[in-house]
Amino acid sequence: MKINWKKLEEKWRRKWEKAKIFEADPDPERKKCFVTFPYPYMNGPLHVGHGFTATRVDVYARFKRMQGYNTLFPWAWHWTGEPIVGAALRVKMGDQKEIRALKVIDGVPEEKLKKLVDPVYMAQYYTRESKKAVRRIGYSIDWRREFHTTSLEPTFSRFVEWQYNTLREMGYVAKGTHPVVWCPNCESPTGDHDRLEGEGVSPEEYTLIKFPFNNSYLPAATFRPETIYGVTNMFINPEATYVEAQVEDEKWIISKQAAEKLVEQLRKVKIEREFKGIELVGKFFRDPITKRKLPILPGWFVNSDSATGVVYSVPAHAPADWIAIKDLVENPGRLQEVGLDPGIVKNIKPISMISVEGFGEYPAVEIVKQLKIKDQFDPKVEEATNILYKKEFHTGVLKPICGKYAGKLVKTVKTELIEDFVKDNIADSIYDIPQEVICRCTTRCLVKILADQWFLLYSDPEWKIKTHEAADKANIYPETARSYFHDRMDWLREWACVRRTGLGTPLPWSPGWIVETLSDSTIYMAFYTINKHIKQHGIKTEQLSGKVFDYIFLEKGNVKKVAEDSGVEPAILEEMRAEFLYWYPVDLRISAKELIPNHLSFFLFQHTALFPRELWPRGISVNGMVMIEGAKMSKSKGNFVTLKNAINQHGADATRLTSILGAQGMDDPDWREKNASSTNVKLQSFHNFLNQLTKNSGRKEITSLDLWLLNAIQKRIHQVTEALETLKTRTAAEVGFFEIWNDIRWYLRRVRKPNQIVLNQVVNIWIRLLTPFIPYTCEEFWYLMGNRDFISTTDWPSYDKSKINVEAEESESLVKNLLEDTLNIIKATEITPKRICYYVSAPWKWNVYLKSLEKSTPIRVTLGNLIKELMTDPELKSMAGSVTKFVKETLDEINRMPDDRKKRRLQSVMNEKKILKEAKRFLEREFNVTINIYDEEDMQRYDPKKRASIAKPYRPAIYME
RNA sequence: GCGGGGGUGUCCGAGUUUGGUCAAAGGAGACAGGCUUAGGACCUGUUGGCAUAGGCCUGCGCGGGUUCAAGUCCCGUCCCCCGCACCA
Repeated sequence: MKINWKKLEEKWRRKWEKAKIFEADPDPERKKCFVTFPYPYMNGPLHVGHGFTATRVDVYARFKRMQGYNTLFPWAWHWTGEPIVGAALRVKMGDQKEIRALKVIDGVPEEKLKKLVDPVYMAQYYTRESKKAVRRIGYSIDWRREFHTTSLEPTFSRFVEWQYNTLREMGYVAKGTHPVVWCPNCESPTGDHDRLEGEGVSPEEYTLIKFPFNNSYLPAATFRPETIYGVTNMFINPEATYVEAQVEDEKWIISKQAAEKLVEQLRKVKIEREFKGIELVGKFFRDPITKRKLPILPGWFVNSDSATGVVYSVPAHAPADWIAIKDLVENPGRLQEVGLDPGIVKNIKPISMISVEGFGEYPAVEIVKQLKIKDQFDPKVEEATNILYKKEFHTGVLKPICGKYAGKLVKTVKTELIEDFVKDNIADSIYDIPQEVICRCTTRCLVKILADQWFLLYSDPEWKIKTHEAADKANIYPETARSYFHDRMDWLREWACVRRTGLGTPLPWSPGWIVETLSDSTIYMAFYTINKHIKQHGIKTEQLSGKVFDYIFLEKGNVKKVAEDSGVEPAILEEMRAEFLYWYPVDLRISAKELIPNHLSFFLFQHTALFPRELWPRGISVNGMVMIEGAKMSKSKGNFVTLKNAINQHGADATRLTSILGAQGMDDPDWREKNASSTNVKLQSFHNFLNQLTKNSGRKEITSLDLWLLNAIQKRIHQVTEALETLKTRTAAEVGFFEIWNDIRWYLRRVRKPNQIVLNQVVNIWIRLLTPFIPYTCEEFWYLMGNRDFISTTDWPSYDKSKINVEAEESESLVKNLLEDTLNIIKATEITPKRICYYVSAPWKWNVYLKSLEKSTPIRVTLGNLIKELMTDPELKSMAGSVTKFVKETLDEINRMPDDRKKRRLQSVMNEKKILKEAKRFLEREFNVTINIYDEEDMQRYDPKKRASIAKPYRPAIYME
C-alpha cells in the first residue's frame, strides 16, 4: 500500500489549523517555552538549509509542547536590505542568469516573472510562496504574530524606531567615519556579494612616509614603515601620470589616481599640475631621518593605481627593490633612455637594518638568488616578498641603525613606530584596496571614507562585559560554540548600522538613512509577543509612540498617561506588557553557525543593552550549513534544493527526518537525494510495520521478554529525552527511529507470540517519541490506534525507572552472546549442525566466579592472592586443581571488567539453565536444530567431545554435530 | 595571519568530556538466503584478514609516550573545512 503523503499531510494540517493547537496565549498556570528561528530573507525561496535549522526549532518546540510547556513558535519575514532590490533590478535589466535562476530553481511561473521587476512585489511573492512551504512542512507556528520588516510594515518600523531612539539615548549609537570599498557609479559601498572581482578584499591602511623633495613631499606608501632605516632610493614609473597637489597645507607629489583617492578619503586636495613620472627620474630627495640625499630611479613595475604610485626602495629587505636595481644595473641602455647616469645606480648599496634568523646581511639579495628570480616582472617576486615579509615581521629584530627601536622585534615595535612617525610629521596614511575590486556594475571600486555614518558601539568595554556575561549565562548548544561566541564578541568593534539604499526602516532622527539589515533584527522577538494585540485590536501605526513601547517593554511611565496620549486602552497596554513578560526571555534561538559572529552576537549585545538580566536570552543552538550532494549550496551553480521541491518530492516528514538525521553539533549536514528518497521508503515501511504490530493478537501473560522490551523502551525514552534537552537532534531521531525499531524487531524474532498489550504500550510510546520529527505520520497512526486527541498535544512519554529491569537485560544479553558464539563456531567449522548442546556452569564455578568478582572490586586482584583466598573454602580446597585452572582462565577477563558491570553481576545472579530453557525454542528455530541443555556436571549429559568443562558463568559450553 | 570545527571501517556517521561489554552503534551501499504473482517492499545473515570450536592478527590522519588496558589521556606532526564586517 503506497501512502499518499500529500493527502495525509493536508488532512492533519487542516485539523491542526482548525483546532488552533499551535496558537499560544499566556497561561500563568503553565511553564512557558519561547523558541525562535531567525526570520529568513525574502530574496528567494526557502531552501533545505532553512529547512534543516527550522526543523530543529520545530522539533524542540513540539517536544517542549508535549512535555507540557506552553510553547510559542512564531514566524516572520526579513525584507530589509539591498539584495531584494538588486535582484528585482537585475530582472528589470533582463539579466538572463537571474531570470533563469528564478524560472528553473525557484520555479517562478512565466506570468509572475514580469512583476518581479518590483522589489516589493518580489518580497511579497517569496513571502507568500515560503509561507506555503513552512505550513506544508508542518512547523507548529502561531501565525497570528506574523509580520515582515521594513517601512512596508509600519507598525514594525515603529518598533525599530523605538529601538534605535532608545539605544541612542543610552549612548550605544554614535556618529563616525569609516573606510569602505565604494563604487563611484552606484554611489554605495560594494559588499562581497556585489562584486564581480575582488571577493574578500577590504580597505587597508598604508603608511605614507613623506620624503622631502624640493618644497614638497613624495609620500611613499608602505606596510613596513620600519624599513625607512634602509632606504636607498625611490622608484617612480616614468610612464605614469603624476600630479603636484595641495593636500591640506602641504604640497604632495603623487600619482593622478592617488589624488582622486584622497578626495574620497575626506582630504582637501587641489591639483596644481600634471606631469609624467619621467620628470622626476634622476632627481634627488631627502631621507627624513638621516637627511641623506638619495636618487629617484625609474621603476616600470610601479603601479600608479596602487596607493600613491610613489615607492621607496629598501634593497636589503625588499626583493622587488633589489631586483629592480639589479635590472637597471644590467641594462644601462634603459637608463640612458631616461637620461640617467648608470654610475648613480651602481653606487647604490643595500643597507641592512633587520637581522633575521636564517639569513645574512641582505635577506632580499639572498632570496632573489635562492628562488632564481630573473627580473622585476618575474611572478616569483611576489612569493619572495611574502616569505621575507612574514619572516621579518615575526622573527626580525631591528639593528642598531634603527635608533630608539634597535634591538626590538619588528612585530612588537610596529604600532609604536607608526605613531611616532605620524607625531613627528614624517608619516601620514592612505587607505587603499590591495587588489582590484570590480562592482557588479563593472565599475572599478575605490576606498571611500563615509562621513555621517551611524555606528553601534559594540566596542564599548562595559557593554562587551555585560554581553560576555549573557553568553556565560545562556545555554549554548553545542557547548563548543560558547568560546566561539566569546571570541567573536571581543573582536567586534563599531558596526555601521545604517545604509543609504535598499528596503528598511528609516533612521528616525536622520532621514535618508535606513537601519541596516543586521541591525533591525536583534530584538524583534519581543515584537512577536505584542503583534498579536496590534492586529487584534487594530492598533494604528501612529498610536505606537515611543512612550507606548517604553511602557510595554521597560515599564516606563504611567499607564493612564500613556493610554491617554496614544489612544490605546490602558487594559490593552497592560495586557501587552503582561504578554511580553510572560513569553520573554527567549528560551531558545537556533541558527546556522555562520550567524555567530554577527546576528547571534548582536542579538545578545542588544538584549543586554535594552533589557534587564532576567530577560536576556536563555538558550542558543547553532548547527552546520547544509551541503547539497557533498558540495556547497549555490544558486548560481544550480546546486540548490528548495524546501518546496523537497516536500513535493519526498513528503514533509521525510524532508524533516532526512534533514535531522543529516548532522548535529557544528557539522555540516549533506542533503542527498538518495537519502531523502530512502527515508521516504523507510517511512512507508514504518507505517506498514506499525499496522502489523497493532493487528497482532497475541498472548496475555507477561514473560521475561516482555519485561525486556518494556525495559528497553524505557531506556530509549531516557535517551531521546536527554538528547532533545541538549539539542542533539540527530541522536534523538536516530535512537527514536532506528534503535527502537531494532528493539521491537528483536523482540518479535525472539517471541513466538508477542504480548499485544505490551506491544501496544510500546507502540504508543514509540510514536509519541517520534512526533517531533515526523508529526504527520505519527498523528495519522495515533488516530488509527483509536485516539481522538492530537498526538501533537498529548503527553511526552515519561521515563519510568520502575520499569527498568536489569535482570531481563542481563538474561537477554546471555542469549544474544550465546547466539553469537554459536554462529561463530558454525562459521569457523563450516558445519551445518543437526544438534546443539549447551552446558551451563557447575555451582562451584559460580561460587569461584562471584568471589573473584568481589575480590577484584574495586582494585585488581592478583592470581596468587585470589587463590589463597579461595583455598580457605574447604570445598574448593578439595578440588584445588580445577579451581586454579578455572581462575587462571577467567581472572584476566574479570580484572578488566568495568566496576559497574561487576556490581551488576554481583547484585543479580542469574539462573542460566532457566534462561536457556526459555530460549530453547527460539534457538532451535534460529539454527533449525534440536537443542539440549545440560548442567556441566550432569552425569546423564550427552557430551562426546567433553566440552562441558569449558563452561563458564555467562558463557555456557557449546557442542554441536 | 587570527579565530573556530574536524580527520574513525566501501561511503555517511556515533563513540573522545567520565580509558575497560570497541572489530568499534546506527544508516547507506554490496553480497547471500528467505518470503512473494511481482516488488527500488519486507525478514535473516555476511560485509578488515586468518581460522574445521566460541580464537588470533591488523585497525580509528601520522610519529612518539602514559597505562595492566587508548579511537578515548599526554607530547609532537601533517592535512581538511568554515568565519574575518557595512553583507544577508
